[in-house]
Amino acid sequence: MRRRDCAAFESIGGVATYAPKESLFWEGDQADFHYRVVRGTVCLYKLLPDGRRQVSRFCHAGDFIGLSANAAYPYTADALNEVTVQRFRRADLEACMEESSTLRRAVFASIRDELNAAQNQLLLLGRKSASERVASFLVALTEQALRQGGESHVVVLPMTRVDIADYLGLTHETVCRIFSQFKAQGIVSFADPHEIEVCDDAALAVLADGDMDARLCA
Amino acid sequence: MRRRDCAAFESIGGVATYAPKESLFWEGDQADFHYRVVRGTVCLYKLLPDGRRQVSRFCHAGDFIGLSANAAYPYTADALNEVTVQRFRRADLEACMEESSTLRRAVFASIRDELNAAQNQLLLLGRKSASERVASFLVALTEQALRQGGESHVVVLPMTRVDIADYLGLTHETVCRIFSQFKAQGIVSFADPHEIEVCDDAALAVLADGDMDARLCA
DNA sequence: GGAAAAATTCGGATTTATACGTACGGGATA
DNA sequence: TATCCCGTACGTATAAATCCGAATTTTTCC
Repeated sequence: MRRRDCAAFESIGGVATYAPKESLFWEGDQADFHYRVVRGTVCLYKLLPDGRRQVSRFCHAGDFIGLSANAAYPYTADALNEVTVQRFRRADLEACMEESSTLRRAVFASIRDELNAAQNQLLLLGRKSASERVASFLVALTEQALRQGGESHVVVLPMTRVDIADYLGLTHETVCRIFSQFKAQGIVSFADPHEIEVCDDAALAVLADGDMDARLCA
Repeated sequence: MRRRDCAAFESIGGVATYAPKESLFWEGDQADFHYRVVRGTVCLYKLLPDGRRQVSRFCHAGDFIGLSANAAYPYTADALNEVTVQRFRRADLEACMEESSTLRRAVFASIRDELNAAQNQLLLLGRKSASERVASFLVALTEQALRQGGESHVVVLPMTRVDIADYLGLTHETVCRIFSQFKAQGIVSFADPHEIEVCDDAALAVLADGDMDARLCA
C-alpha cells in the first residue's frame, strides 16, 4: 500500500495497544471495528463447545483483522505479545473505500491473500501428515521472514507449542516431538524454543509436501 | 445481488457450458477469467505431488469462482454435472467494479462468505471427528437447500463419495461407513446414495459440533 | 532478586480412530 | 457383452491421540 493511503488510514482510525494474552474481541461480539496490526502478533481462533480449539491465523504487521466478519466476529482474537493496532469503525472504513480506489484494491488484495492462505491450510489440515504440517509451517514462516526483509535463517515464534498445535490440528506433544526430530536430523537448530534456525530449507521444502522438484533444485 | 447488476454482468461476460468431469481450468493456469455458476455444481481442489487431494469448495448457482486468484489459479475446477457459468475477463470485471459500487459490494460479500466458509472448514478439518465432519456437511447442505427455497428435507448430492471424502479430509470408506451408521440410527434415510433425506436435523446439529444448546432447543 | 507458575521436553505405554487393502455387487457405459 | 466406476462391507495396520509422570527451563510476578 502506498504512503498516502496509510495516511488516510490514520485519519479515520485510532491506535490501540494490548498486553500479552489480552483479547481484542471474542467470537460472537458485534463486529463494529476492523483492525490492522502495526506491531506484535495476534492469534485468531474458534472454539467448539467442549473446548477443542482451531487457530485459523497468526496476524503480523500489516495484516487486517475482521474483514470477513458479518454482524458478529466469527473468531476470537488474542494478543500473543505486546501488540499495537490501528482500529477503525467499519462504517468509516467502508466510506473511505468508496472514495479511494487504491484503498479498495489494498483491502481486496488483503482479503484475497487471506483466502489463499486459508485454502492452503485446508490442504494441510485435510491431507498432510504431522511432520509435513510442521515442515510447511516452518517454510511459511521463513518465507514470510524473507518478505519482511530478514536475512538470516532464524525465525521467531512468538506463540506457544500449544498455539502451534492448535494451528496445525495436532497435539502439543506431537509438535514437540517433531521439532526434536528435525533438530536431531540437523534440519533445524535452536537453543531457545522461540527462536529456530532453519539449517536446511531444501529438506524442509521436500518434507512440506513431498515435492521431488524441490530436491532436484537443491 | 439486485437485478440491474446481474444485467451488468451479462453485458461484460459470455455464457459457457461444461460436461460432467470437464475442467473449467487447472491449478497453475494463468487466471484470465472469473466465473459465476448459473446451473450445476463445480468442484474446486488442490493436489499434492503424490496425488493426495483436498477439495476446498463445492460451488453452486450464484457462487463466484476465481476471486482469490492472483496470477495463476490456486486450484483446479471440475464440473461435477452439466454446468452453466457466466465467464468474464478479469480486467472487465475489475473495470466494472470501479464503476458500480453495488457490484463491488456484491463481489466483496461473496469473497467474504467464501472466507467464512473456509474458516469453518479449518475447524472441521483440524478438530472434528469423522462423524462430526459428515454431520456438519449434511447440516450445511440442508441449510443451503433451505436458503434456496427448498421445502423438503431431502438434499441432493451431485458429488461422489470420494469427492465428499476429499472435502472432509477422510477416505471414501469412512464416509460410506458413517452414512450407513446414520441410516441405521434413523438420523437419515436414503435408497439412492445421491438423494439423502434428513429425518432428525436436531440430532444432526448436535453431532455436528457437540453443541448441547441444539439439544435443549429441540 | 527470588519464588511461583507456566511452558517445554522427554519417555513411554496404551488406545483408538481412521487409513489401508481387499472384495463384491450393481449400474452405467462403450 | 465386457469394462469401469461407484458404493458398500470387512479385517488389519498404523499414525497420532491420549494419558501419565517428571525433569528442566523459561516466564511471570511479587
